[in-house]
Amino acid sequence: MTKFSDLKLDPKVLKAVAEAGYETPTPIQAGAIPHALEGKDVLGIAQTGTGKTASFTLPMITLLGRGRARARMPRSLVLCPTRELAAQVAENFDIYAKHTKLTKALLIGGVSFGEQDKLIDRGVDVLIATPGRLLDHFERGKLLLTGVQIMVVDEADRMLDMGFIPDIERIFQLTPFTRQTLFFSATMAPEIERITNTFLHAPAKIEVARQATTSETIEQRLIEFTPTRKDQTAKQKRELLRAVITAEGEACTNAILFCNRKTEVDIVAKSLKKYGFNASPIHGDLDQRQRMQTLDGFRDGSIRFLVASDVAARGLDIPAVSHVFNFDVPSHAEDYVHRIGRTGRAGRKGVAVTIATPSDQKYLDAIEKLVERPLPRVAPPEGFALSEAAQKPARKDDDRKPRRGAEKTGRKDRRDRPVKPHGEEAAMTPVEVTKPVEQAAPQVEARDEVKADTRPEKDNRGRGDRKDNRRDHKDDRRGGRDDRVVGMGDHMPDFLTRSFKPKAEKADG
DNA sequence: AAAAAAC
Repeated sequence: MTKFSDLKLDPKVLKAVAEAGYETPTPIQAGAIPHALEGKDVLGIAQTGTGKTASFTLPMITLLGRGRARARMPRSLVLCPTRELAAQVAENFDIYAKHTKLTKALLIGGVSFGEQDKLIDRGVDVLIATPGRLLDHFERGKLLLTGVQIMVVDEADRMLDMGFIPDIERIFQLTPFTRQTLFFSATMAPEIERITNTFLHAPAKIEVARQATTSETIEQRLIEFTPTRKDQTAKQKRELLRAVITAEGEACTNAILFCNRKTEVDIVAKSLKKYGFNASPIHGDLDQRQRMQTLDGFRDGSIRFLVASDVAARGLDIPAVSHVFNFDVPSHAEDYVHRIGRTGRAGRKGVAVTIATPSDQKYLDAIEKLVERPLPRVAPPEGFALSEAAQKPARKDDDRKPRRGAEKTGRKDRRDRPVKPHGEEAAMTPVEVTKPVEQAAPQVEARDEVKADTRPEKDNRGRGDRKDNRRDHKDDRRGGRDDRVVGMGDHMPDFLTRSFKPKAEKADG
């Protein structure tokens, strides 16, 4: 069997690979690396979890090993669909390039331009970016792509889903015709096929077997649940969810809980926290600093439950998740496969529990068709019964009427927001714990008045809301162009300050 | 009925 040492990688890369504890390349790595090292274009058809990232980072580092970057002209470019994926690729470079002098910059949205500009100006070997922010830099004239020798497109099918293909085409056209292209996609949709025909030259095609969709290591379960009141579906599902998690007990070391909507992610996370579960939300409306913090916390175990939108369904490298819970049935069957694929990795056993209501039937059918087997039905945990409170609307009388003054202030009606915890000790008895919500309801208004002014930012993420709360802070938008960075500290995630530290100084010497 | 990504 091929070993990494059999591949003609730079000894410095091999050293880093060995130090990271790897000996044997995965099929996509063994297939792609030799072609990439020969300078050929590569078309890799592979899912996440197949070792795709290293299959392009290792040869890139090797190929770039000689030569030096010039100001504003990166020598290579990696495009990723989401910020987290880009950050993850960047971390990979840190690991495998640690014995080299290569420099890199991570260009993603949600963080300030300043630091990114500085790195680009200095000259970087590797640019890792999401398409939007990359083009933004380009349009501001800060970046030239004419020096790109190697371009990587990661998760192209997802780029397609997200409408990035025009951006990708444009970026292709900004790079030299002579560049080497490494292109990865999980599927070959017609549009992807067209792109590869247009921009790849005689690529070596490496296809690795689709991960068994229902991997042997994932135990799938379906809990069919009929809410007693349609308007209380979400609330009742949350109660069921708590019962399911509790029933798993110690076996559930950590878990990702998927919801279909960002608002639902927030609600479920808050609700779980309220009941004493160590949970944090992650979705695209949270600011980048928070997204990274949450992900780091989840990786290092300080967060046990990650409540997520599909931003976390694919690609993110989150090792050793014991459970995946689908609070909502995903409306795209493929997402189901991606979601449950977050568990049962690397030979470990995993459990994926999906909660379905009758209205999910259509999606369920599609999922079972895709995975080519029925999902095993299981009963709700023994002894589970909906508390009375969960069957009643949150408030009785004026429940559907807008709150007084809500329209005038333009604020969203927040009555349905979960209320802060009132004593964790209630957490074990559903009937009891739901009471505080009702009791607390009258206080909500008062609390909201305070919150509206003191909450730092963000929370009010109604998109249609024309008022920009952050106007309050007009003074910390830097007044002039002086080079002091003011008020940016909050927006600088840790990972951006990590780079090839010892070498960065010498690079422009 | 959605999520993601640029300000």
